[in-house]
Amino acid sequence: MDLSERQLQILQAIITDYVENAEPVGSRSIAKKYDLGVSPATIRNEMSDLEEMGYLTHPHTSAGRVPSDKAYRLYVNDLMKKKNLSAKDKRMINDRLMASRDEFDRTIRHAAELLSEITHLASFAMTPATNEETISFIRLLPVDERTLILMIVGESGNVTNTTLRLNVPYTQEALDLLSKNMTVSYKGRTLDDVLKGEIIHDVGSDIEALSTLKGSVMPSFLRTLEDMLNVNLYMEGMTNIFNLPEYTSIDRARDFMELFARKDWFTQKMLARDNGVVVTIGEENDTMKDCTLITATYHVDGKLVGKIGVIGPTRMKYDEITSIMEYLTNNLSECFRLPGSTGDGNAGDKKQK
Amino acid sequence: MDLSERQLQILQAIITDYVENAEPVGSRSIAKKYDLGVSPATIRNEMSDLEEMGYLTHPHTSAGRVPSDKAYRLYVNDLMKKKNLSAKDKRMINDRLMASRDEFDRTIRHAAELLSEITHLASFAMTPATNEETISFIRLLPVDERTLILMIVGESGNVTNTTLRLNVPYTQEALDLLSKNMTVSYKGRTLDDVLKGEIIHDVGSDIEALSTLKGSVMPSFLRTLEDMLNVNLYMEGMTNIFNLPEYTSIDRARDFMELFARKDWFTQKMLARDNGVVVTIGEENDTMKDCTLITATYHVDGKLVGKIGVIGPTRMKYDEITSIMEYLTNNLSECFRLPGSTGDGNAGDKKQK
DNA sequence: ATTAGCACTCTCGCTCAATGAGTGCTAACA
DNA sequence: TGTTAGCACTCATTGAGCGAGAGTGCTAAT
Repeated sequence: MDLSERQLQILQAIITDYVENAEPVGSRSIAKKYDLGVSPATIRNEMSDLEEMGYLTHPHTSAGRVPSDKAYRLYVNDLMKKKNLSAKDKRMINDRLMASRDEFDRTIRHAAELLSEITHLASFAMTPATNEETISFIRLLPVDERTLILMIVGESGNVTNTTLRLNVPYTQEALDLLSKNMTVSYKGRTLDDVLKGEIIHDVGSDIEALSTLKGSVMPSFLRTLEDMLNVNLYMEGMTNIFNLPEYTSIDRARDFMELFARKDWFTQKMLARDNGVVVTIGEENDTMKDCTLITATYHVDGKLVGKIGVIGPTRMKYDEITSIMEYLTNNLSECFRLPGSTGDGNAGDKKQK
Repeated sequence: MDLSERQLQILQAIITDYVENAEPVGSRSIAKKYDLGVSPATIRNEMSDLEEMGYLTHPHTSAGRVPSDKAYRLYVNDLMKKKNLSAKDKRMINDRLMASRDEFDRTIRHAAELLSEITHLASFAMTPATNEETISFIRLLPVDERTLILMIVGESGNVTNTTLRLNVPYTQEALDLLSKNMTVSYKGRTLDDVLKGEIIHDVGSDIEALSTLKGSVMPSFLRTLEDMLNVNLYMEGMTNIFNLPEYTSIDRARDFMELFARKDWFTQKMLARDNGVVVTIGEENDTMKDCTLITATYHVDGKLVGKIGVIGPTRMKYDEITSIMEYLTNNLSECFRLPGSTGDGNAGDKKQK
């Protein structure tokens, strides 16, 4: 059963008002602020119907109405219009992303910062999942007679390295040979494939020295691959939520913060979400049933997919925030497009001791 | 003017009790719980004197006494005794650190985790500052005709790399030559020296190809060096403080969390602290005047110095916590001692896209 | 010097009533 | 038949008032 035009208007007014003021909204204030040409009494009747249909709730008998998750869902699907970003916000996004465009991880972190600054909510940004990343080459470099660096380079410029210390000295010859053999074996394979062991790990061991070296290197190789699969997660603006009326209770604030303390768990959750702009409201989330989560995806090199997101109470400016995220992810994807004449694909930092 | 033996006993009893229960402690409960052989009235008199001397405060007329920062300082300096860790805690520390000993950054993160789990406070751990790290060699590796990897290796096994994309193709010959030249120029120099420009950047440009390549690589080289200087900061157990009575007010909790949102600022603050176990109590801190901060240092390879720390309200178990930190840093230093026959010095992860 | 006794202070939790915002219903109206 | 005015009713919130309890500070006795 569909809602009448007037009911939609009233619902929209209630949502707008509630999102703005965070207080249950009464019939009288709707009638006054938004002139719908009807009296408070009429609005009351409609509100009563809307409540019966599940779009509104009542904190207690004599309070105004509050939109339900269902109302927000309707709003997001049908009612809201795309917003244009302010020139200031656009400029801020452009400037900040450009400033660090040649350092991948930093750009991602800036994206998270921008998101929380503009929305005044908690935000995050993740580097792309690299399951589908393919290996370009593998190189072993000498440091001293027992120490060497294992370096794995992906097709999209992704680089990981580990320092290994061996029990016995190695020869330069063995090192070069193993580098070559491993590259031949694994070039073009995805990280996932290699880790799932679908490829025979026997990279050949013609000579004695090579065989022992291989034995030392392979475990680290696999562990380093795993490490390459990890996405980096940057979170920003967690403390923004303290300014919101829904988090004045210590318990709610604690619950909220604890969500983000479990970074690994959180990362997995976010990776599992669909691509594009995705909004999940309140009960639609399996955890954080009183939050809304909005995620969006950006592309690197047209292939790898990373995510950014915003988390806040269900009461949020859906129209503005989704517009911002769309703009931001478009810009990010632009930054990370490979073939462009302007430099890109350059890279974060990875250090190790 | 020194405190009498009895005053010290009473002060200690008050601190112990307050640290345990977080409530102002009265003369009667001291007399009952700790038998000092004197009546509440006597204790009251002594407490009054202690208050006059600044060791105790009074939240209001008819409440018990609360130890002041000065009291905690006296306790830390003179009164407290080293605690032995429980066998369980020791085992936990050993196991957890050993499990990841060959992955540096993960070990550091585990240290922070352990610290917050055992103390039930907020904790952090930082990778060592690398100002004094010296360069071992520099290597440029080809990816495709315009893409290359710049790799900087430090003497202590520290590795950083960046992917560069050039506007013009390069030759393998130029690449090798530049690698060699740069290594010759910078080998043995500390990162700080190179960045401060005390070394002439002219690495020679005999041939045309080399000269243009150099022009593209040098800016990234310097930026990558800067990046190598950054320490990684891992924070754990931030939400633990929500369980403490001093943070039931949203405002205090917010202030606390905001401290840690400013990671760069926080890192600088921590780097500036002295080595060894350092305790700063309440007003002794320039920010966080109602917190106590305890930091301790571990060593890598006997040279580089990293920090771990605990942050909580001034009411904390100083004796236990300092003992735990001592034990933990000793263990960490042990893990990272270079020459040991057991593998170490192995390495974190650094990825980049 | 120590202690018992006692008046005094201040917080905390409770109840109670007033306030006010907002509803739901009924009856009048167009 | 849909809309509106009017009014009784509900319920959260606020602040005042009161009693209980914990703890001190002072005085006088030991």
